[in-house]
Amino acid sequence: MTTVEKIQVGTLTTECYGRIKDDILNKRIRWGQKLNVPELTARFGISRSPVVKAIERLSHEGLVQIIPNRGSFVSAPTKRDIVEIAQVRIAFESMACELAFRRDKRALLNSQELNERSITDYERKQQQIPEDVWFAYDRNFHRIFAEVAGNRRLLEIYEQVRNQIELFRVFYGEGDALRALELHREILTLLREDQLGDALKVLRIHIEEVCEQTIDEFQRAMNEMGQ
Amino acid sequence: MTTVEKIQVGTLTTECYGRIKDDILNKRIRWGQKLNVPELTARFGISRSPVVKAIERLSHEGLVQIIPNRGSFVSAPTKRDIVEIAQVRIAFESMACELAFRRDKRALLNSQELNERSITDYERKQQQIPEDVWFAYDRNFHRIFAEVAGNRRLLEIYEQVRNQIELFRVFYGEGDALRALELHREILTLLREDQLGDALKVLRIHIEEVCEQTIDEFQRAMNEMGQ
DNA sequence: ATGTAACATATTACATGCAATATGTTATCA
DNA sequence: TGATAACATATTGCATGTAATATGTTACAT
Repeated sequence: MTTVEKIQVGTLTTECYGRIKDDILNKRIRWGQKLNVPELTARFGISRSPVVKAIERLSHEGLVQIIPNRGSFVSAPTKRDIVEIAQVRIAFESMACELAFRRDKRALLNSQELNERSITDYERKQQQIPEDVWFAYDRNFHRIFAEVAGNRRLLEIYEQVRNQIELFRVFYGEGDALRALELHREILTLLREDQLGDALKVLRIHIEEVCEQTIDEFQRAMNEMGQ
Repeated sequence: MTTVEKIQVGTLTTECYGRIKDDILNKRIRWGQKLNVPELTARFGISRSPVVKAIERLSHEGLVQIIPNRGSFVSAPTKRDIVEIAQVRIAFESMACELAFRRDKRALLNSQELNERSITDYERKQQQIPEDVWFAYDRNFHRIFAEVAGNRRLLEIYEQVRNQIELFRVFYGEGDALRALELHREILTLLREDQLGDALKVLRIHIEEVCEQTIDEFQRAMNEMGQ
């Protein structure tokens, strides 16, 4: 009963998964780089099983690409991937927004207002919003729709897509964030006024804009690498 | 251990996966029933590894539910699941339809016309459409949108959702099929006339109707079981 | 009865060995 | 030079052993 030492928070697989994922998202492992299983087992001092399982999980999430008989590689997203994901997002987030609004408008708006407080402080002091604060806020903004919608499958898909978004979000600048914030607020205002249709239109525009910005950033980064 | 027949077309995992899946979809294994790993390894004469992997794959597809430390069970869909899936379908099939139409209207309509031929023969002869022919046609009708849309992620999600649809499609009657066919044709006619918006509305109605019919069937089946 | 302690059973996560297979490289021949 | 054959290497799929852990059950005391 006294579980003093056995603080096995997670499993080796989970540990390993988290570590690799973190390395990927924080660009410690670059796009296209190979995930060498024997090397990882050595580094972590564990056997193949948990490493392989972790990689399989990452592959499911789209962060890693397993090429049969060649090995596993960190996904190198293309322009096409960015567009595909944006389209998927528009489809699902629109549905999530609609469902959430219809199911519990109040809960939806309350959650959104609560989330927004994380950034209003910085605005009041006219400070620039820290990167991680912005990321957390943004993730939540989109997540809340899926949560309030009450559709577990929608939420699951959102989580999955989100990972891939993080992957190629090199970081979109202060200007982009401000613009996004503007549209976020517009969406909420429209919802508050029961203008669901218009809110959905703005949501779509917002995602399309983010998509374009990401493509721009992406291509700029690719050019820098190329030269 | 005389493994005489070494003609493994695929792998044991795939074989095992297909077999269990087939058993589930054809109701040879009932909802909620436990998938006993030791028993399956004995029946198939293989080791745990491929069986466990197969079950994991099925769990990912939503056909099997893995309850930690209890075992794996064939998913027993609830009314809520049916509704959730319908919502997901509306979201991404609408998007697929829109993208496919915008990307290559001609290819989309051609594929659909080709697919429809599989059933027009029966209509001409005023014969009832065989169950499996209808299923294949219906699967294709919805699949084609995702295919022509040119978004691999959308197609992937479609495949996944489709499996779950099959799971609780006990079979919807001749009348339901005729009604569905009617709406399918209406959708195509509207697309032919460039009425995308209206086509999307009908698509939505169609999926909602199927959802309701499925729920009716489902509840009837549950009542029969209960008495 | 009701809560708990002791025990039997099943599931997991992990480690490892191994053979079949695919890939890449190098050597060889027309 | 270009095709091919031989070889080294890495990946895969599968089998199996095992310890830790969770679950269910039965026996016992209150």
